This record gives sequence, structure tokens and C-alpha cells, in this order.
Amino acid sequence: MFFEYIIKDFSIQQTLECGQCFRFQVVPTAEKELEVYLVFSGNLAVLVSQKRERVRIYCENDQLSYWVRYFDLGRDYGKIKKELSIKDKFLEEACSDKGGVRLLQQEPFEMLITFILSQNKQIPHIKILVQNLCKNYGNVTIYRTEFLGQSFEVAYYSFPKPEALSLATEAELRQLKVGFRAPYLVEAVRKVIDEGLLDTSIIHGMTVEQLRDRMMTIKGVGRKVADCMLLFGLGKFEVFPTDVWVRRIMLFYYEDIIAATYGVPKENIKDHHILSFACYYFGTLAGFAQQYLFYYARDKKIGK
DNA sequence: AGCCAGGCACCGC
DNA sequence: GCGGTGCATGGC
Repeated sequence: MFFEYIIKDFSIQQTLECGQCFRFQVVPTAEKELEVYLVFSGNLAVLVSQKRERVRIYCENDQLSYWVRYFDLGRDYGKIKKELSIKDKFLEEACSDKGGVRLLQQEPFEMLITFILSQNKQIPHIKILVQNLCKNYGNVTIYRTEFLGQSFEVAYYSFPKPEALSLATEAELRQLKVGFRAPYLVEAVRKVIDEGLLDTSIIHGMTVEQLRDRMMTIKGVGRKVADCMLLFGLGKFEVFPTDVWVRRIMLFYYEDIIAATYGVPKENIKDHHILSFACYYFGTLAGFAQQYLFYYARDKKIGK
């Protein structure tokens, strides 16, 4: 069965392709303007179709709330984009061009592992590595639904649970081409299991700074990986993951303002200046701004 | 062939 | 703190 919604400020294509999600695939269709994707999260799968503002989520009743939250469909993105767009022309353009992006609320453990894998890798490679993990340590599941009057069926691998991943040795992980990230994964999984790193009862009520410090106790998790995990996995929308692309576009657009704000020569701008400025300038919307800017910069190759 | 990729740890200062 | 370097692997 499916549930149909009319949703503004949403593009399933942009939301999945913008670089926050690594487990999805296009479902080819003959119909014009119809976009269909299979999306995987944790041990679940869903088929989503979109034609203009008409969005259909193909799942059973008891999973609907999970996917509505996952795609962040309950939030007023028009308001967010408006608030960002009035700040300057650059943001206005990025928000307009990438206006269908929504911040997915993905599984915390999955985000932690995925973004440890992401370091010094390009997005297509990250997808392959994640897929390797799922194939080797996840469970096969069948997803079935009715789609356009016929039955649709696909087998997929779940994202492995910590206990399943804990069976992997460093050597086995290296065979999956994760390279120097192998020991990072082992430690992350160990800390999740032994120290309850992601236990809801423990992290509930912690500040963003406390959560970030907690994640960064893992070797292989620095500021950027931690912030991606906080943003995409824990819904901490005020963080501003700063990678090469974000650095490029921030300098391209705001170099002069940042230099003036902090009284440093342009060539002396450091990451902490960019982070501080983003926090001040974008405020609680920093995470949204980051994703619009990141996707826009990468698409237009800004600063490269 | 060399450089870079949604970085990070480690080292020397 | 700050800058430089090595790191697995793959694509251009």
C-alpha cells in the first residue's frame, strides 16, 4: 500500500543525490516527470515516487511515521529557505537551485560508520564501501509492494547492527577495501557496544558540544565526521560540517566578511573562523545552509 | 603520472 | 595551537 502527500519544497532526487545518503537506487520509469527511488535505512526499505508535488510512500501503516520522519516531511522548509534567502544573494541562489533538499533523519549508528568511511573518499566510493559492509554483515530481506498496478519485489541488505559488525576483524574489513579506516571502524563499534556510545538513555539531554566530544573520543572521528553524524543521524541542525567543498564555497562567498569580522588577512583564515562565522551568520539554520551550499558548490564546482 | 577525494592522526615546533 | 605528512584506494 502507499500513502500520498502533496509536499512543497521537496525533491526526492535532490534529497537523495545531495550527498547525505548513500543507500538508495533509482527505479527506472517510462512515465515523464515521474521519479522513483528505492531507499534503505537500517533494516528497512521503501519505495518513493514523486511527480511534481505529488509524493507517494509505499509502505505499510506501521512504518509510515518512520519514513515521514526520515524524509523530514513535517518541517516547513519554505520558511527555512525564506529566512536564509534574505541574508544574501549567494544563499538565495543556493536555496533556490537546491530548494528540494531536505535533511534526512537517518540512523545514528549507520551515520557514524558511514561518515568514518567517507573520509578522503569520493561519494561514489563511499557508496561502494557502505554496500560492501551491508553485503557482508547485514541481513538479506525482501521488500514487496504493489506499484503501478503490479507487484514490485526486491532483495536488499540491511545495514549491519553493531553486534554483527563487531564480528568483523580489522583484516576482514580491509578486504572490503576500507583501507586505513579499518581500525577506526573496529574501535567505533567497540565503543558503541562496550561504552554505550549511542545509548539513547545516556545521550538524551546532552548538549551538542558534549555529544561531539563524545563522538570524537573515537579514533578516526574528527570534527567533520562527528558533525555529519550529529546533523544527519541525531538531527542537530545547528552544526555546520566543514569539508573541502564547504570550505571552498565559504571562502568564495564570504572571504572578505570573515577576514573583516575576525581581523585577519584573507590568507590567514582558518577553519575555526569559518565555523565561528557560520554559527553566527546562519545560527540555528547552519545545518540547512550547509547542505544547500555543499550541494550547490559541488554541482557548480564553485571554488575549484 | 601525479593529484585529489564530504579527513584524520601523528609528529615536531 | 599550528603546519606538514602519511594514509588505502580509485578515478581522472
